[in-house]
Order: sequence, then structure tokens, then C-alpha cells
Amino acid sequence: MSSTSELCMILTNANMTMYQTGRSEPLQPSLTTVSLPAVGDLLHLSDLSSCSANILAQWYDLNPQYWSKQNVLEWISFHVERSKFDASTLSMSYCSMDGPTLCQLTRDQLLNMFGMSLGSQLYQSLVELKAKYDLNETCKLLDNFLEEFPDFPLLSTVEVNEVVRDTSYTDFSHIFKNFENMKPLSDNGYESDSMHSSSSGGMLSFQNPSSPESRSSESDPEFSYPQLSKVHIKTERGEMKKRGRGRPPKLSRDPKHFYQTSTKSKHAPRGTHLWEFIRDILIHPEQNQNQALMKWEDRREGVFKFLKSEAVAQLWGQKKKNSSMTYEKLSRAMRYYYKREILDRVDGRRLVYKFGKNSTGWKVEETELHGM
DNA sequence: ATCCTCTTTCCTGCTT
DNA sequence: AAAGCAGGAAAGAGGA
Repeated sequence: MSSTSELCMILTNANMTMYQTGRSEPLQPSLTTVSLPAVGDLLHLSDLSSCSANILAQWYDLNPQYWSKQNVLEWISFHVERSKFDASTLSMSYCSMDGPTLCQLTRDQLLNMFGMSLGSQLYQSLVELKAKYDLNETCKLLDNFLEEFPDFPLLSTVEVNEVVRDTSYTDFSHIFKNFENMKPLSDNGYESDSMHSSSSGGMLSFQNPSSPESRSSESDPEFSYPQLSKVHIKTERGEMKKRGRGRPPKLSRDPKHFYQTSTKSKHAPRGTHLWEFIRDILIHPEQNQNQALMKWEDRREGVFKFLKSEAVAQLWGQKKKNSSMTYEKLSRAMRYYYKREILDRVDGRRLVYKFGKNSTGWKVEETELHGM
């Protein structure tokens, strides 16, 4: 047996182990037809006990520092499936390491080992998992400290009047499980669907980050989120009304902020723009060595095509810490570039765009000049 | 505090 | 039928 097919088999077995749901077939976590929610998504469900315990992989309940080789393999496998990565292109040797070894790897090392797409996803996941356990430790220490001061409530008893919207890869439900009387903020026009899916008033409900109307959950046979039409939402009184247009308000996306002080964090420097992100994928094909995400149709003219549109969208979502990014949404942002002439229209060709006169850094001369 | 840019989200209608 | 495209509308995040 070749090492690559062996790896595929191991990864498949790891998946079978991870997702023993009584079904014989392995997961098919296609981005468009996912049949199970991502592990992180599961943790947004208000009642974890209603989930099959087997679905929650072991690695998720352990500090990466303490992962075994098997845990690391399961974790890699999870992300391979999640990103539709071609496992046959992976080197077996990269998947055989334990948690402490993994935790010592730098972002660059992970990118080199697993490529730009999978590597950055793994790095992101690792950082968040580490943060999760670091936060747990901090909370415990703080609680120990606060016990010395009877007038102060323990963190685990603090009342929070804000709903957790998106815990991404990080599970904080156990931190909040003793929180009483949590109620979602009333918003200014749009209510998140999670508010309607809450089974009982007052208790915190975790929202499925890929919204209930998203494709990924629609086809999910095991986890049926309350389905509402795209057009209608339920009011507090339970009436159905037409939802407002546009983007619903974003509440606290990051539960870590519950424990942050009120001092405003300094704004990070503006990240690259979408068109720059796209450009960089095109001019650095070696950094997504394992996935042909995009290709030049006409290098000189700046015409390019999305080969894996949803994978690119996921990558963009990772960069923006937005797990619900889709090609549909990404493409809307791309279409706004037409007016600004950052992109030119390419009529009649699906997934094909062209850099416009207001975009830079993609021309052959430019890239050669800057050693790109 | 307000405005602006750059998205993000959602939508309807149309095309491929 | 599904996926993609077009573009309006509204809102969020971060910066000026």
C-alpha cells in the first residue's frame, strides 16, 4: 500500500471514529451539502446533551498540549474534511506527531507542511483551541482568587445580558452553563434566528453560526434547526413578520470578550482587501500548493477564474474570522469592485473576473519588480 | 460624534 | 433545477 493511500485510509478511519453516528458512511462535509454540522457548530446548540456524544471528537475536549498522535490525526482529518482538501496530496509524515510537537509549530511551518489553505485553517484552529484552554485556566485562577473576596461573585455566577452569537471553533458553553437569566439583547429591527430557536425563555442559546437558512444545515438530517423562511421572522410575540433587508446586527461574535476589560483594544491595522487577497492567491500559487483554488485565464490581461469558489470563500472567511463566508457573499463584494474599476466585467463567463485599472500588484512586470 | 470605506448579509430577478 | 450573476438595500467594523 502506498503511503498516500494509507494516509487516506487512516484519515477515513479517523473520521469514522470521530463521527460514529450509527451510520456506516463517512462524513461528506461538502461545503454546499454538508450533512453534519462542524464540531464548532455543534457547540452552539443550546442543549449539548441532545447531541450524540460520539460526534464530539476527543481532541476537542483536550488541550492540544496533551493530544496524542491519534488526536492530532483526528484533528487534521476533521479539517481535511471540512475544507474538502485532497488528502492524497498530504505527506504521511506530517500527520504523525503528538500534541506538544504540534503546538511548537509556527504558522509558517504549518503553511509549508499543509499548504496555504489547510495550513492556515489548522493554524487558526490551533490558536483558538489553545486560547480556549488558556482562558479556562485563567478563569479557574480568577475564580480561586475571587473566592478570597466573598463580596465578589465568581465568574461562573456572573449574569450576562448578551447572547453569544458565534463561538467559531471555541466552546465556551461550559463556562456559561451556570449563567442564569441570560437574555438576548433586543435588537434594532432584526432578530437573530437563534432567538427563536431557544427552547425556553431566559436561558442562553448558542446559535448555529452557519445560519439556519444556510445550505449546510438545510440538508442536515440529524440536526434540524428550527426552519424559518428566508423572508419571514418571528416577533417576540411569536407572530411572523417579514424580515428586514440587509445585514442583521452583529452582537458579540467572540465570547472571549466576556472576560475582556472594557478598555478598547487598539484597532489592528487594516487587513488586506478582498481583491488583494484574491490577487495574492493568484500570484503565489505555491502557497496553496495542494489546492488549485484559482488560475489565470489571461495573465497579461489580468483575467482569472475561481476553480474552487467555495474554498476561496472559506479561506477569505478564515482571514476575516467569519466562518459563514460563502462564494455568494464574496462575489457580491467582488461586484462592488466594478464601479471602482478595481475589477472589470467579464460577460458570459462564470467565475471569471478581470483586474481593472485601479488594481495593482498583479501585472507581470510589477510582480517581477517586487520579487513576488 | 459623525462620516466614510469596505465589506457583509439578504434579497429579488435574471441568466446560464 | 441548480449555480451563478446583477445590483439594491441596509447594516457592521474600523479608521479618519
